[in-house]
Amino acid sequence: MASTPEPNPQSATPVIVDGWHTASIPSSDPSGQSGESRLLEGLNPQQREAVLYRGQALLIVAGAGSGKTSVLTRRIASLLENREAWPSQILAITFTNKAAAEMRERVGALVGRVAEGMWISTFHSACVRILRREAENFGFTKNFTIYDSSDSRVLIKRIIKEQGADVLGFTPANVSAKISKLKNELADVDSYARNANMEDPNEAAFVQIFRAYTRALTAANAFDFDDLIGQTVYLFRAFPHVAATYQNRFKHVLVDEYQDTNHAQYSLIRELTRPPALDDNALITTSPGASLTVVGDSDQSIYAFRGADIRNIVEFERDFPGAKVILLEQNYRSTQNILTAANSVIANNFDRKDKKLWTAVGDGEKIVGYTGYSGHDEAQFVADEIEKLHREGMPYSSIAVFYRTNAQTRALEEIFIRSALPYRIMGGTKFYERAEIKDAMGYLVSVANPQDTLALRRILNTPKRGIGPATETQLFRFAEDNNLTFREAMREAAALGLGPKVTNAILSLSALLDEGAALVAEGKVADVLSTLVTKSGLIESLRRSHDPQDEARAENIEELIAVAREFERNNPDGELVDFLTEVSLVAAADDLDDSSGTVSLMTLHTAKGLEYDAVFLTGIEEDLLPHRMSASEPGGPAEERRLFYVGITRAKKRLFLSLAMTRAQYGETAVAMPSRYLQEIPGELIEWRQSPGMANSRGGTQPRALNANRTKWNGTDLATKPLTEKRDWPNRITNQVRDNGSLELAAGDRIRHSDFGEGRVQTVTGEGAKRIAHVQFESAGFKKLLIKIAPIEKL
DNA sequence: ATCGCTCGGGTTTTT
DNA sequence: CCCGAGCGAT
Repeated sequence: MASTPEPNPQSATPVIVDGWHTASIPSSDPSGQSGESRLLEGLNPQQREAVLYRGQALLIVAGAGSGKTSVLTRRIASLLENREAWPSQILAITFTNKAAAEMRERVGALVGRVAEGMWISTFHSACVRILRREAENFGFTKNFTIYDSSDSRVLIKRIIKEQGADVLGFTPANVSAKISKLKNELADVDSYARNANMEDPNEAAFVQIFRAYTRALTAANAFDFDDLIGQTVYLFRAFPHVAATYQNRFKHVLVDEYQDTNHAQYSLIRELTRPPALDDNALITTSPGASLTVVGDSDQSIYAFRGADIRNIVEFERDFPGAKVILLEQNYRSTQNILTAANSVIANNFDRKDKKLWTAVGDGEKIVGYTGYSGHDEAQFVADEIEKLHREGMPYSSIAVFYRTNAQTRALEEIFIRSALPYRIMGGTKFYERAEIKDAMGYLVSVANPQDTLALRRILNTPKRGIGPATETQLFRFAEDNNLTFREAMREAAALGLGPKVTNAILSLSALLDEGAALVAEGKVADVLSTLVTKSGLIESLRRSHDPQDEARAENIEELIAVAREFERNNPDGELVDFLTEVSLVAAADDLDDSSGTVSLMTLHTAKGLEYDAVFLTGIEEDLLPHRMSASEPGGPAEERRLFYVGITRAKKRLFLSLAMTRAQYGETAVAMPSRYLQEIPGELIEWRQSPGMANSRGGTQPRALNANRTKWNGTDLATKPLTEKRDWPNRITNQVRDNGSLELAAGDRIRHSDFGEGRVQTVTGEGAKRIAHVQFESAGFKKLLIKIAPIEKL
């Protein structure tokens, strides 16, 4: 059914009408024709169709790099320009906040400021927005807290301990994984308990834990990540009039990365696109429900572990009868060599619709392969090649290094620092996950949501104020016995008969939180935060500490205050809860800044949706890719292959595949085998600088860094060594903190480097701790070294 | 209540 | 290897 081009008159608020005048539509052309041809400019026939098709359901199968973002943004622009929808009637769901920001910007570039009225956000952000507005319908308040996975785990840990379930083998990790999985399937305690075999003591115990966890969340006025989606679905189903508000509002729902939606997200989309019910009998409807556009590629589904259900996209046509399907196969990103490699790899996944990416840009350069002796050797190769690319004119910001596990960053980082290579790690140990940041946030959360016992207990004795576990338990009991919240119990601390010192500590913390709450009314988030971390002594205690790391922690808190100020600037009307939401929902890829001028390091998962001129895929080894943990899981190896595919297809011009013969893990060194996926790439596409075979045999060419060390283990063939023996690698990075701060180097000096051997300094650049020596080594070639920490000595 | 020591276990990926 | 839990000393 084709939708009729009629803007809903009720939605025409003056603000939006104003917006229309600023849009770049020729006012003499109400049909929008000339605007339309502009929107279709440069698109291929399939892309055009995807922009123009009108109907209830559209699936755009978009291969990697096929220009889906262009299609999506132009489709939205076309809806707006033809006045088929007001901005407020459009809901676009993206995978990350960064993607949302980019889409908003690109739609804005096409149609002007009207774009601001649209909802373009992630599933989680959209649900928070709805929940904040509607929370009061079902026992929450609008200032609820969002628990991240570590918050959930702390809570679950406490519950397991209280119930003595640890002896049954329950751990916070496995319980929270199981609960998350259930919530992604929209199960709750009751529905789970109905089907559970309660004879089984393990099952019964789990149900108890799940129930206690659910109660604790409700009591704390908190949602965990999975609840954000699940509870929104529940809200819509339980309160049809609430659902109707949104069903009436959104006429067009667009979902990106549809292959990675889980059942809860799928259900949310179903609810949103359902025709609104006029009454509770749901018999009479006023409109056909929102039209749905989904974009995805089942070959890029990499989140099954998080409940993503590939069937959502595979069975789209069955779910939405009459749905239109459009395939985008032409790739505008990569060279043909890269695409052929990607196609060959993914073809090994059976049970998929065949899809072949092609490009008109030509073969391009060959893929480069390298096998290092160790993870550090591999990292050195990556660093050297990046330097080479950079000297040839490629900016650091268009280069990225991907890896399967976060643990792999360590070796890369050490080498990059030594090589004075500017880099940024996306995700990993995230800023907001640092203990001191969580502590500081704990104060803010305690002020925003006084019901949040978890936050209160976190800050109760941080910094140390003499309130130990015994006192904490007493307070907790007192609250339970008198039917008070933990926060209220703190105010009544005098009634507990504790020592004067402890009582005083509790009361003054309580008073500080009240002071913070009073400040919130003035709307200055950063001031509230700054007051709390100062008057609580949190910052002071870190500054006074003897631990040298604590100084950095104090600076991190200062940084958080700066983030809050930045938030105030960007959101003049932003409230405390908005700041808390923003902090809770940042994704690994969100803080990506293309203008940073640095190389980006990230996991393969984080890399999805991004593109770079040059891409390094590291650790292409068995047990890493495919990861050991995935090998036994059904569908595991196929998903790992898709992950490899995603990595390959991020590259525009150059692709480097590297692996190591041995890899350090947990301090042990283990032998690594080349990944099975490597063989799936046609051999002629890869130019091996040092192949797995060469690295094993003696006397093969030994390029770069290895020459320098070779003498030290000359004659010991790696293959003859017992595999399990622990050995010191000559180019292993020692953990000791080196400080060459006082070393003076000048052009012409000769130096010796522990890995690269002897060389001559050509120039020295930079100042103080950042002085960099540019050195020509006799056998290892040219290198840049950070003088302060490089393992070098002057000769 | 707090500090410092030892021991054991552990991350595959993330909103 | 690195972190947290658990324990004994202050």
